[in-house]
Amino acid sequence: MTEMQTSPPPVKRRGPPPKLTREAIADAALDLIDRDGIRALTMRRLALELGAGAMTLYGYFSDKDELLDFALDRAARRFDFAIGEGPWRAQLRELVQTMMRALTEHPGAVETRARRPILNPGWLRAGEAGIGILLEAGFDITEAAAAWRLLFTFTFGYAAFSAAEPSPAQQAEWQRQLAALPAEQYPVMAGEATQLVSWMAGRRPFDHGLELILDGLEARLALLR
Amino acid sequence: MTEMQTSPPPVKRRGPPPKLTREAIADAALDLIDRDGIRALTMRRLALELGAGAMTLYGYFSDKDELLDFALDRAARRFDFAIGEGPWRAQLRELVQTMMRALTEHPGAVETRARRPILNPGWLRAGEAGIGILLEAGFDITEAAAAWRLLFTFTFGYAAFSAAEPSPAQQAEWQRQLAALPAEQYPVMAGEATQLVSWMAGRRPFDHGLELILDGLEARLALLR
DNA sequence: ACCTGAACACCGTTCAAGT
DNA sequence: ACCTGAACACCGTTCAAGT
Repeated sequence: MTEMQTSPPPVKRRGPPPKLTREAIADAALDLIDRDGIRALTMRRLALELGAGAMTLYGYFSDKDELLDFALDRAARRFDFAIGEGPWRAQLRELVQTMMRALTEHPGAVETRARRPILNPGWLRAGEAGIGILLEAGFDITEAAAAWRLLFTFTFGYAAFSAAEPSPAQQAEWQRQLAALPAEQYPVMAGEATQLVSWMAGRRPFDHGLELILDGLEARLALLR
Repeated sequence: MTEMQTSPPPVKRRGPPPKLTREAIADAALDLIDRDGIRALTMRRLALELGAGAMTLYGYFSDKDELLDFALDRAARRFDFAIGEGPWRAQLRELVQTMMRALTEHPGAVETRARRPILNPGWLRAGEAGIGILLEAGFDITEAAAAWRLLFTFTFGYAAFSAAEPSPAQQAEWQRQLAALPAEQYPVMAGEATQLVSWMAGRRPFDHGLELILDGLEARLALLR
């Protein structure tokens, strides 16, 4: 009962520490963010995990922002965003879902960027593919750019403003919060709390929203032709 | 030439300091965020602006997160999200644009929340109105919830992942960045840099994306009937 | 009851010095 | 050339004490 729990060693590394490069540092940063959230990513702690002094990192990145940018770019580069076969709707769906998968694997990465467009080469490759599909489908450059912006924003926004995998306890808590709202003022939210909460979690609402956007694009394309 | 610039007094207040309340503290926090960005919002500086000791704030909020939550809620409550007249499409457009206006007035507020759904009463009032419009239009609760989620996410995502009002210099810089990409790998991005950048700034791409979503909803509704 | 200075355990980054 | 300890100017928050 009073036995001490043996906590695992704080750093577990097989073999020698990886040679320090911008890439190795960014990967370690993504690891750390994914494990413990963006707030856990401090220069000191990251350096410690890499077996280096905190100041060593400044030999590779001019500051923390540059490191975060590079890490977000790198998260994108792990996916190739190749354009698949078939009609444009299926191609676009596949591409957007690949983007979402990239963000799901690095749920903290999205927190690294706010209040400015995401303009690094890794994510621009997704844009290149997406706008290419839309141009091929028959949209002009203006329509294609706006449509891509919508798809991109929905994907990043969804990753940013939703919980990745809320526990049943968390879902129950949300349901309680909604149900507790005054029913006269919030008839839908309070009355349909159960169904609404089941639609807040997971990937299903994302997929549904994506199909809605694709419906809109098909309708728009029909008008252009 | 060597004349010292007289810097303005750091705190400029007319009349006595406002009585401290949760509301007054949250308003001061929104002010501070809007002026100098989320990073400038520290408990110490906020307290200083309110003419109080840093620890005083902890008499009103249990921690900084709770204060940020309350401030984001309060930003929403400044708008009433009333449902207007006319067909559902116009009602929904108006509602979403009101949400965007609220976020535009407090560009930093959106940074306060990430990795969890936005579930405070202020923003839920917008959801109540939006889902109400969709139900009235003929969608069932599941479709309405997913559609609202899409609209909400697009709006918050757009506020989060775009620059509010990029300067011409900033736009020129982005254009340079895009044009500098290798043309073989990024034919669209590099080739159409000028047009793409003009579509990255301001509210126009948001309005366009909103219409695309509304097109999708109309197409879906036609199938349901 | 309401407020707060001092203190604690942190940050990012500069600087000057180590090898 | 590459790395880093000490130091600076900050953080959020606890605690114990003020009024």
